[in-house]
Parts: sequence; C-alpha cells; structure tokens
Amino acid sequence: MDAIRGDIRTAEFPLTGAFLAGRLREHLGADDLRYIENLVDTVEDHRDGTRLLKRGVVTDHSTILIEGYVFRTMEAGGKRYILGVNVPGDFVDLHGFALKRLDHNVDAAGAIKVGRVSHASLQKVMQERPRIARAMWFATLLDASIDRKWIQILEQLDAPKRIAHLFAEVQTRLKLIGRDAPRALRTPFTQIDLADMCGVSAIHANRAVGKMRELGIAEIRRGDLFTDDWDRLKRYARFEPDYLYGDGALKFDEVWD
Amino acid sequence: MDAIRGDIRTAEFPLTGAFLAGRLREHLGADDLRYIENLVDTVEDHRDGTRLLKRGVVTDHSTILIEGYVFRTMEAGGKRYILGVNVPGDFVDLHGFALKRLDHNVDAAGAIKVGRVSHASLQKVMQERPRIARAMWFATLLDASIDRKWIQILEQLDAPKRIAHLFAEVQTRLKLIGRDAPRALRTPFTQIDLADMCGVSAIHANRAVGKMRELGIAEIRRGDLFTDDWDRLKRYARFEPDYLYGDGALKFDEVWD
DNA sequence: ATCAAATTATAACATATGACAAAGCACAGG
DNA sequence: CCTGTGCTTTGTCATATGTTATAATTTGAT
Repeated sequence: MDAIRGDIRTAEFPLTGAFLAGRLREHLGADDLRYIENLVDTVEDHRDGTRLLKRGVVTDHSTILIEGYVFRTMEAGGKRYILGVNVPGDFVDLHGFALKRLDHNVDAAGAIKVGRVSHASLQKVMQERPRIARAMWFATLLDASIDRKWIQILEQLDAPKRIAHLFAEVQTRLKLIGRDAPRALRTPFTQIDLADMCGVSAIHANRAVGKMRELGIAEIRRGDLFTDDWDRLKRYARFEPDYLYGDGALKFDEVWD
Repeated sequence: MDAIRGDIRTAEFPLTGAFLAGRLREHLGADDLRYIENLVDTVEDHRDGTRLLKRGVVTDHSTILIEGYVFRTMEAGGKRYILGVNVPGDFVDLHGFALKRLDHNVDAAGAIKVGRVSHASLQKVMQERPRIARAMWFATLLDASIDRKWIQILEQLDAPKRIAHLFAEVQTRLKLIGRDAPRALRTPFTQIDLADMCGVSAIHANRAVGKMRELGIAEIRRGDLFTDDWDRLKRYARFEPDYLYGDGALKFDEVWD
C-alpha cells in the first residue's frame, strides 16, 4: 500500500510538489521555496510504526514530512502517549536542531515518505538566509499554537468530541496544503491511535466512535472518516480554526527586515 | 500585599535582578543580558485577575514577567481553561510579536510586576542582534516543550497527580532562576485555579488536594504548598524535569554563528 | 481459500470525575 | 467588632471513563 493518494508533484518542485513548508508557503516566494526544497539531502520511505527519532538522542539532521502522518510520542509505564500529529509539509523536528536532545519520539503513523535535512545545512540557513531562518521560527510558533489548543481540547472536551476535533483539525490542515477530500478523510489511525491521541483507553475510544456514528456525526472505519456534514461535525467538536492561523495571520511583512 | 518575597535586585540589573530571560540566562553574557534589560520600556504593577492581553487583539508590545505569576487562558462556554503558567523571568508573549493576533489571553494570577517591550524594539533586535534574536527563538522552543509535557500530563495523570506535577514543575522552574524556598512553595493559586489548570472541576480539585494531604504528599493551603519530602512528591507526580532543559541542554554553541 | 494476527465490538463491573446543594472558614472592608 | 464575599469543605447522586474478559470482524500472509 502506498501512503496517500493525490501525489501531486510539479516540475518546479519535483520532490515535494511545493506544498513543503506547509502553511508558511504563502509567505515565501518561489525562490525561497526552491531553496528549502534544495535543503533536502535524501528522501526515505518508512513503514508503519518506524521510529524516526528516539527521545533523548542527539541527531545531526531534521525531518520534513512529505507523505503520510507521524506521531510525536512519549512512553511511560509501558503506555504510549501521543502528543501531536504531523501532516505532509510539516517540518517535524525543527526544534531538534536547537535543542540538544529531543524530548519525545517521532514515529511513523502508516507508511510515510520523509526528507532529511542535515543540521549543517540548517546552520548555513541561519547564517545566510535570515528570511528563511525566521520563517522556520514562525513555523515552530504555529506548532506551539496547535499544542496549546490540544491542551484546551483535553481540558474541555469529552472523548467523542476530542476525536471529532482531531479529524476536523487534520482535515483543515490538509485543506491548507490543498490535499483535502470533500466527503472522506482517509488516515491510517487505528482506534488505539485515536485513544492515545485523546488520552483515553482504547475501549473508550471505541465507545466514542460508536457514539459519533449513533449521533450521525460521522462514520469512522479503520481510520477513514466519512461525513456528509463537516460543518455539523465541527460544531459538535467546538472547532474554531483560528489557532491554525490558516488565513496567513503572521506578521511577516512587519517583522521582516 | 506586594507580589513575591525575595526581591533580589542587583546594581548591574536594577530592573530584573538579572534573572530575566529565565533559563536562557546561562547562555547569554552580561552584555546580552544588559541589552535585554534595556529593551524594557516601562515597568507596571497589576492586580490579581487583570487581563494583560486579550485573545484576538493585535498589540504593539510584548511582556516580560518580573514578579508573580500569569496564566495563559482560553474561554469557551462561560468556562475558563488555563493553558499554561509563567514564572518570573519568562517572556510571556514573545509569539505575539510574530503572530498577528494572540490565540489566548494572558491574565495576572495574583499581584504581578511586568516589563513592557515594544514590538519596534524587538524588530530592532531581529535586525541588529542575531544572537539575541536566536536566543528568543530558543526561549519559545522551551515554552513549547512545556506545553507538550502538559499534554502528556493531561493524558496520563489523574487529578491529584496533575496538581502534584504542577507544583513540582513550578518549584523546579523557580529553582532555575534561584527563587525556590526549601520546604514551601507559596503561590496565589486558588483551588479554582488549580482546577482550571488541570482540567477538572473545582470540587474535584478540592478532593485531589485532600487526597494529597491524606497521603502525606503535601499540605496545600490557599495556594501555598508545604512538604518535607519533595522527592516523594515528584515520584508521586512522575515528575521528570528533562523537558525543562534546566541543564542548559541547548545547542547554542553549535547553532551560533 | 485458509489461517493467524491485529483490530473492532460488546458486556459487566469498578473508579474517577462532574453537577448540585449546603455548610464552614478566612479575609478584607466598614 | 461585624459582615459580606469569596474560598474551602463535605455529601449525594449522575455520568464519563478504566479494567477485564470475550467475541466478532478485518487484514495480511500463505
């Protein structure tokens, strides 16, 4: 099985189809995008469950997700805790460049394709391309905003709404890079994954999925979500997309030198 | 009542006593610290509950916390959700400089003293002092690491352990800036605050405080925590301080130009 | 087609937490 | 000193979620 449908590559950006740099795309010129594209040393495919990065280790490269999904995870007492999920175009572990050791693992969720960027290259970016360096900082701020929202989700919503919110967020993030499908959202997330993302037991995640089905919010089958009313799903999940800053709400022009 | 005990100011850093820039302190020379010190335009005192920044608004300045605590909050359905807490030395809303609008509120928790730094000054820092600019990026990465840990806490721990973890973290963060007390940790946090930080009801926060008392983990009275065995409290909370990067685990020397 | 493994579904019971009510306490202001 | 207001404590019941066990279903490999 090959990762994700809709592998739109362009001639200009053969590797990543120019959706790389995710939501920052709209703030960068073709020139900058090509520069980022060229930072990628190698492209690798990985199978479901592969641990790309292990908590505590020191690495010499960072990772750009090109196809599929990855989880940021922690392990404690034999259990897995998923702290966040990345979609194609995300710079997965940019903070690993600045922090000596990573404070969490990065695991493949389903089959994925990633690009490797050496820290040596990133160091060169820092010195030679302040615009792009700043764009990378901004990217980590957008990630942080998502993390804060997850805190709110965990404090505010019950299990069914957490799952609904998760899918609403992923669908919106895919839409921001032009990769959403109208009525379905296909993911490799098992109910166990959903449980670990939402901080509930697998059994309860199953109950939650059942409740969403019963309410007519959505049908979730093996990670694939089907709905004919995204708006209703989003209302149910109290989803407000402002935290994704999808409308380009960055002060790029002002902060720029 | 005047904020916090132990107001250690020095001649060299009269405003903030050189603990400003929090955990980044050890990575910056006296020269850089003096520069940051001088970024502060005005120092203000605020009462408990004052909203320093409102979600969604655009501001022209950022905030450094000098004395006391602030909460980052969200409101939904008439309820408050606390996403995080800041301690003295923290640059509270550095991301507000880069993001057009803030995605959360910033509220005073108890009486506080803050320094204002205009975004115009920060822009000058970006242009003129790349070292400090990078240090500020690193500071936001440290904040993000704390946010990720909170996600894990909410997914992993029950209410009593969440509260214990919170106090363990605050005590450790205060220690990193030389402001911890041996046996007690005095805060302005009410049980309602603890509840909103931990994502539980106020009644349940009270039960949790009661359980900690019953177990002999700690005695919490009006936000003041007393214990004669911090190690036991930390074990109980599964507290592992690596995510605070208190040992200076930043790649400053390597990323530096 | 068949089988083993993983995933999903269902049930019963225990625990954690929420909602509501009411009472006791502490502190600031008159 | 009184007194109100907000905070803490306690109790009861309802709901959400965890745990264990087991069965049904799907997937992938042979």
